Amino acid sequence: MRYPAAETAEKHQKILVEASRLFKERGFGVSVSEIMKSTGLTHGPFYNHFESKEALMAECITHSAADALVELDAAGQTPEGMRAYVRDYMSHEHRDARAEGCLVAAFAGQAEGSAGVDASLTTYLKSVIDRFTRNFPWRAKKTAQQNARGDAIRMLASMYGGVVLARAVDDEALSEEILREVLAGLQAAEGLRKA
Amino acid sequence: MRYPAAETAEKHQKILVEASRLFKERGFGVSVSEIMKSTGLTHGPFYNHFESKEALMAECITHSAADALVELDAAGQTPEGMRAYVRDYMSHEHRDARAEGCLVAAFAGQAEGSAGVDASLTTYLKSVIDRFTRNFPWRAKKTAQQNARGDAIRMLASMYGGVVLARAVDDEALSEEILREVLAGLQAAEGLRKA
DNA sequence: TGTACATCAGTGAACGCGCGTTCACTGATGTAC
DNA sequence: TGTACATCAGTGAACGCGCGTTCACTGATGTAC
Repeated sequence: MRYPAAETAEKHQKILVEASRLFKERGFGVSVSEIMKSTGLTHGPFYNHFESKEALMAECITHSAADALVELDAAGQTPEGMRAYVRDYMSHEHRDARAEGCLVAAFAGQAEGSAGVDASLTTYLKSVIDRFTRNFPWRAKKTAQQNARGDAIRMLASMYGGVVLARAVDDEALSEEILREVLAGLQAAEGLRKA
Repeated sequence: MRYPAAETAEKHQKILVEASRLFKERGFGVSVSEIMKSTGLTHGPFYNHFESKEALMAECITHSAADALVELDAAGQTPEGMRAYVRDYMSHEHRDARAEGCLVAAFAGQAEGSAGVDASLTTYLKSVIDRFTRNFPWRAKKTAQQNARGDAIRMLASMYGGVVLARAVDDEALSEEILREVLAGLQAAEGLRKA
């Protein structure tokens, strides 16, 4: 049957939100049926909203990226905001909350080869590098500005690497140690630049 | 028909080698049939050698880990060996050679939840952390020894994170930049400790 | 040393299953007059 | 304002496909005597 136009747009959004959660939590292997089930619909109308599963994957990344950048920009308003952002990123809460967590940590190394997914992820990563380059506290220092972008890339590589290792590891003590040591390194790096 | 005993053992090894290559290159989604085809056999006898696909996955990690540790131990003989190891790790050759590359970069963030895989990966990572803690050049310095293990974890997180980001990214210039900046950071860290 | 037989890795058809995707159909909504 | 009809998102059965896994069968090898 026909449905009010407003509801249709809402459904599209709902599929996107649920798919993003499930993909981040369990990878792109999650089936279209399961995604649709979690929106309360049957799997048929999926193709009224998206051209294919792969198209949904790419759109999920764009969608998650938009949300994530809003959050990062809010944090970027103050030095303390950025420090908190990094601290939260390296927390075990973030490690355990895959579904609501970082999309790079969730998707990088998963679906390479799918052009749309790669492109969306790259665009997002560029934005994040840009924000880190501009907003990080130590940037106030003249000497640090010279390679602020290199510093940003290094920070992001270790943050991302740290969380993925902490998630992959089967040993709670080691997992916590990885998060703790990587965070300590990030904080020490800031201290170095300040000094 | 029956086959010579020596051949049987060889086949087991061959499956392991081919599966490791394919899994590292394209992920655990590669089918049992394709693995067996690349050993020159049909898919049937797979179950003469392995209990299940999941068992093969875990054994592949153990197998790759053994090879990788031999290589790392050889590099660990001299400071220059370790420096070369890190340089090679951050090279675009390593970025592009997934099939022969680092198993952590290939498997972490892929198959969590499978107990055998997680455990094998954790064991390997612990060994690598151990080698880095013991063998890295700056360890000669007294002050550095205090947190050699923390330094090792930080290095590994950024090496691993850097390579996976460089692989995920859809933009050659950015990919090279990530490898270059992370490597520069690793080399600078060593310089700092030396000074 | 020669013969008879048990072994068991490899063969390839077959299994049930869940996947992504399609489609004829439904029926309340929105539109034309 | 009331009536007639076209629209189109949702339904749910069905599609072909490839997956992991099983199994009756084959036949050269290894073993017992």
